[in-house]
Amino acid sequence: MTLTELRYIVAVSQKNHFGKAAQACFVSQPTLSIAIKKLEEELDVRLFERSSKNEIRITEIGQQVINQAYIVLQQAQLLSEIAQQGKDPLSGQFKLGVIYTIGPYLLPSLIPLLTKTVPNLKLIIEENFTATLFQSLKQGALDAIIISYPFDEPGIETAPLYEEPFIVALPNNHAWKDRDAIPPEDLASQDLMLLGSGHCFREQVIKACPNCMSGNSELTRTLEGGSLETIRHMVAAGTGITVLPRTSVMHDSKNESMIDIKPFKSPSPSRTVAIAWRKHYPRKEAIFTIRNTIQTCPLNGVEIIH
Amino acid sequence: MTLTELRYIVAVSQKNHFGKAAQACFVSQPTLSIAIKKLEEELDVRLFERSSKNEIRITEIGQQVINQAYIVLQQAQLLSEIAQQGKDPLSGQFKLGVIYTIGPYLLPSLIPLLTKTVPNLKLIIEENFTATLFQSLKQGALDAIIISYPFDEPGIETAPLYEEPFIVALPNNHAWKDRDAIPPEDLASQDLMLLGSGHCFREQVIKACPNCMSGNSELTRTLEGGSLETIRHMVAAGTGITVLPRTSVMHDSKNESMIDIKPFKSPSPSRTVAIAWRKHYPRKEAIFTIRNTIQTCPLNGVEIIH
DNA sequence: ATTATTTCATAGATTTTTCTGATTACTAAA
DNA sequence: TTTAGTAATCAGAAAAATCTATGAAATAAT
Repeated sequence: MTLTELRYIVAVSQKNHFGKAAQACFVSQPTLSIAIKKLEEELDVRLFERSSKNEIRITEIGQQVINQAYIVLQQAQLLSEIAQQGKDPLSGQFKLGVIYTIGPYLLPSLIPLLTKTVPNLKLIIEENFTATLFQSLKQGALDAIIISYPFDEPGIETAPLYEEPFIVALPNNHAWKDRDAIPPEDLASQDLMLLGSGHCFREQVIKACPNCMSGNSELTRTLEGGSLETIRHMVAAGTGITVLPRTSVMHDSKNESMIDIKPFKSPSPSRTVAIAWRKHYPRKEAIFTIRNTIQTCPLNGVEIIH
Repeated sequence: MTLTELRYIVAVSQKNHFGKAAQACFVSQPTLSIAIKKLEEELDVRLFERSSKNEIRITEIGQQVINQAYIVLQQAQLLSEIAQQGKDPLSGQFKLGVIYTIGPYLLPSLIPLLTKTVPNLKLIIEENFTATLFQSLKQGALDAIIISYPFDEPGIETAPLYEEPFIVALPNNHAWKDRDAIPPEDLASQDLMLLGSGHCFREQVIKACPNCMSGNSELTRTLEGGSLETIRHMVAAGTGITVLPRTSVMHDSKNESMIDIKPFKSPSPSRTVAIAWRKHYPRKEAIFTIRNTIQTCPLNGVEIIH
């Protein structure tokens, strides 16, 4: 059975004439005759009662088969339409993963922008650790993830988004309150609070600030289940200082008066925020659109990487 | 788009593996790969995300297309099943036409027999004149008709059923009540009542009985809209005599005491009752089954023609 | 009766499609 | 780096679909 054959019998049922049906199907009459004969043989059923001169007659069973052929062709047509409709890579669901130390600061400005520029893209967001996001990405549960370099995995491609400097957050009564810029190595003398070990930001800070974890017991300074917001509140409470990514701090934050923000001494330690996707992911256009949109987000003090 | 291609993408979605899917479809891997590629090009949509080594991933739009492919294939399967189910020529509707002078006497015994021997055949009966039945048969509104010879039309085939003698019906106080057999030519002297001109039986009687219409005005003896039953009642009332086909009279009719039945003198005039169908009608088996069944009906005084 | 016409079936040639086996390109793992 | 596994590609063979031309059957016209 072939869709073509079904088209032929439907045409004959409409035209009541083999020749005209063949014309309507843009084939020669023998082609159509043979195709129908083949279908009749396959089904072992006579669909048409041929009588030369006079018009074709459809058998009772033939009518039933033709009715069903209509349904099959209709559903096939629907398949084409579904494909056509979903062809736009900027439509349908898009599952985006973002690491914990980026999501809360990027997404509030990104999501409204995306819903404006690509309204057909139904964004689904997941926040998690880099490792978890990567697994989901690899398995296809996510379409793209926003993470921080270094990130080099087989089968995964990445593109940088922006370079984000780190800053130091101090209680506003801290001894450094009048300093302009902090050299990273000075942190070694301080009570530095950091996120738990699942967060890549923790490792990046440790790498950037020599011996910063050398003073007190590491456990007391690590907030295993916490978030940057928790740490920020603890800084405000005077428990210690911390290092934050630049985008986590509003530029003109007057309401954060309990905390002083100090830049690192140049060259400031920083992280490269990037977007990653599977090498063979078919909707690359969606990725690039999201990347461009992110790069137009109003983010504080970051350097866009084109 | 091809049903085969749809089968291929469904197989790949089930096996998550081109090679295994190809095996399941009993084709080589390149065959399947190329077919899917062709479909993807036709739909202009990427259905699968290929990454060698690791498993195949179905794109979002691909999943929608595959779901629809399931539906198309299911409906195609249903088409096969419909054809399979309706394959039996002894099932489905069968529209049988019968002329007025046969139907009332044949059908009461035929229909129960047919429902017993071919229970799947849904019989639909129409009684009418020969000319009307023939038109319906030619147009396909009827599958077969039961008529009386002569009947020779292009594109129509016939088979005789039985030879039915004519008989004379007299009021039981008629002068001929003690005669054994009536020569046809004797009817010329009588008040003979006949059916209207649409009935072939009328012409057959006129042809068989020379000058039978010569006596009174023809109009007075012709019952234009009537039936054999009407005439029979008029015979009983003494209005005149008539000629009837043998099967219209019960063999042992004691309740017809108002009427005497006399055979014609041998060779009795008679009519050949036959069944007719379109030459190219595809369910000939049904025709022959009906013919055989008719020939086993308990009909009075007819001679079966094999 | 004969001829012409209409209509579907058939035959042979041709083109197109499909299929296969071998090979290649690519990836990931050992 | 090598090895193994996977899908894509290629070339040639097989199968199919299609076309043109012709044939057969049944009317309709002459």
